[in-house]
Amino acid sequence: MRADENPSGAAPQSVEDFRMRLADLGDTLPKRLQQCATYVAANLDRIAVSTVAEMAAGADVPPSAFMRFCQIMGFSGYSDLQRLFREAYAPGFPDYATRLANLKSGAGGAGRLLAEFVEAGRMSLEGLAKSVDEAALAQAVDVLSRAGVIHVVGMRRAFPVASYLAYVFEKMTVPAMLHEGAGKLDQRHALREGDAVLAISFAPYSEETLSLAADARARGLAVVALTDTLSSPLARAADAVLTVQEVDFGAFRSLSATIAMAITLAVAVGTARKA
Amino acid sequence: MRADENPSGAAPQSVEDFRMRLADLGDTLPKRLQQCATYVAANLDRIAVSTVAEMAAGADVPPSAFMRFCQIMGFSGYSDLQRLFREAYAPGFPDYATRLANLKSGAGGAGRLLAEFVEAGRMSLEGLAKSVDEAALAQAVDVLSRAGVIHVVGMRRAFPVASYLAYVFEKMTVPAMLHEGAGKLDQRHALREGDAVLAISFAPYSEETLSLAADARARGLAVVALTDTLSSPLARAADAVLTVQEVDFGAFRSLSATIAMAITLAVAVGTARKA
DNA sequence: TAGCATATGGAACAAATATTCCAAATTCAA
DNA sequence: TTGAATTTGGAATATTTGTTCCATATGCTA
Repeated sequence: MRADENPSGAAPQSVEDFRMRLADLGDTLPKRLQQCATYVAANLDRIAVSTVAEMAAGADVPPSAFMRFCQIMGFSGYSDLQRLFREAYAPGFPDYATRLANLKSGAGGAGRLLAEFVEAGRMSLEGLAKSVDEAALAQAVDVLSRAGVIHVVGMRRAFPVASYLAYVFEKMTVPAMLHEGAGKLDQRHALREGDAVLAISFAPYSEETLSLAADARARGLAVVALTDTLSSPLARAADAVLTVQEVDFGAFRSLSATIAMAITLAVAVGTARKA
Repeated sequence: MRADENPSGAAPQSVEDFRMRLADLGDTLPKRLQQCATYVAANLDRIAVSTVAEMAAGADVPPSAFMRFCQIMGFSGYSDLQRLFREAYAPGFPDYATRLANLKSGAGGAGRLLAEFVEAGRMSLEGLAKSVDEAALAQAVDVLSRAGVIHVVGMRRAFPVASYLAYVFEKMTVPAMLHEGAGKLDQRHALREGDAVLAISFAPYSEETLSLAADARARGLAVVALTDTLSSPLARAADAVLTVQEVDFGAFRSLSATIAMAITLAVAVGTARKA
């Protein structure tokens, strides 16, 4: 799309119009303008109080690209766009704390649940940042970056984490294999000399994961454990033990902290292997 | 009162401080400054989005009088005062992009990486709490709790989320089926009248997910989308669209907010179906 | 009312911000 | 690969906005 071409005439007259136009534009935009669109869609409430430079920085584009975006959207420039949002600004969008309080006190239902899970997630992340054992983390990274193939295993609640790790490893071109319990088809013959196992398990620990870790250990492979406590049965078979505590809400445990640990591990290993 | 005299030292640090200072000043102010105080008290919410000129016009005083008012209140000028209100409104804003740039140059091992991913996760959760569309969430819960079997589909980065949903649904005894792209074995014959599809996809959207959603839609099944923007191609085929933005760190995106949304959805649906 | 202190308005200046423009990079098609 | 068309980034410029300063006005006290 050429920058001097205004796809559908006049500028949006309301925030609603604006959102529709944004949706219409969809994915027809070149890269930088797409970044603007995405960032703006996620931060509509900041337009009224930010400068072009700030918005551009947020979208990670130069200011001039953001200006082009404004024009594509049908405005004469950023000031013009901003006027729309300043006029519409009824201090409607409250800040995080207020919003959370509203959600919690609200008539219940899903919004309330969400507030609780968000809060639990934040607390888990905070706890992780405070309690991380950096030595163990460094050791885990070291072990995994020397390995041939990394075998990732996790069942039940740990399976999403395992599959996420497999995905990130793949993106970073680290040789990795996801072991699924599916069909109880044992994939452990794929373990070779020099490989490593990254095992993820939380109480109640799944038998398959424990046995794969123990097996690998017995055959002299390195094992890294991602688990809930140092006294976990998984810890016994491991060369490096990473622990993550999730704050639970009701009977449910989310995965915020575990996922954060997982991506850290994957990125650190990926980086180390390239060096 | 002399204009160069600052009645009680430092500038207010919060909107609450500000109001108290305003009240303290009471009616000890000269006429023009009193006008400012009155107008400001009645229009606190406009400060963030107005220029001095506009505020001054509102208070019916010249801009210079308004500037004096700002200084009497303990600020260095209008910009200083305005910053208080802009920050109160969008806390923690300044500014992730800048920090990222700093980080890239700085050293630091895995511990540092972890801190960044934790921070990104926290910001994502905050963003979710602020931007959640409660109506869409309620609708999604409604649709899914009426469905026969819930078909969960997600590839690549969305796959961990899909598998997590399948796990939680199972724990709550909600009939659900996880569609894996694996082996390209098409499982869509499992879709039956009265079922619903819960599709998860982020840019770049995976073809399989889109086509399954479109297919289900064409056959009259309900579709709920969990995606990154309202303009996502997935949104077009859906009866309810939930959007979640993850703050990225470098080239990497975690899943904190997405997982929080997923567990909320699963628990809300599970609860609704039991009622 | 004279003399002084304070308040006021506006014009001049400074700083921040928006906007344009164009050379260089990139992408796409032949 | 070459050339045409588009996209991109940044430097130059224009505009808006914030801030200071001071001559004048106002109100108070003696």
